[in-house]
Amino acid sequence: MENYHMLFPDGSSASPSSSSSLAMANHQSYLQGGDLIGTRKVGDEKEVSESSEVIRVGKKGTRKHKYAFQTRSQVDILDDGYRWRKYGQKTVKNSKFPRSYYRCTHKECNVKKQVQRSSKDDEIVVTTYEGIHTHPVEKFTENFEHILRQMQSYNPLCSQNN
DNA sequence: CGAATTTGACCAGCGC
DNA sequence: GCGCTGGTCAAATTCG
Repeated sequence: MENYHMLFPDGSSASPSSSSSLAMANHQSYLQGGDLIGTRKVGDEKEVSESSEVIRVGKKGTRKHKYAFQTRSQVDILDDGYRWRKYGQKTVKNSKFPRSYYRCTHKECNVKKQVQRSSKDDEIVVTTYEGIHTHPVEKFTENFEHILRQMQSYNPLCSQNN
């Protein structure tokens, strides 16, 4: 019955040709308490647009914290330091591009992630995180580090309210 | 050889 | 109640 809306707009530049390894140069994350974020430009001519997207989980007691990252990148997969295993891919009707479903490969970590490209701007990649990682990061991504800690700061949010 | 990806099938929720 | 859309699973395949 709760609507969790969290956007993490950040600009990022990644290598156009990277399958396994992703490259992240600049990342600007702006987390507002489920309200609004502003446009931010990174020092690499990368800019992100403000996006107010309400993620509503209209379920009975089913509240899930989702964290949407809107990233301007050429690659779909953003290396956040965690290992992800793709478990599905669907073509959403609203998007010309398919949406990929990833899951954390950790033993006890059941964090899910969705990666979807914008139909308007094919360079915009929307990465939606679901859940909080319960294990340390394998790889330290300084650009994503502060983003993740902000996500964890919102962790107790899912414990309150019913 | 093991782990991760791919792709279709299956299922659940919502709308009509 | 049926159909559509979206999400997950699972088996086969490929990569490392």
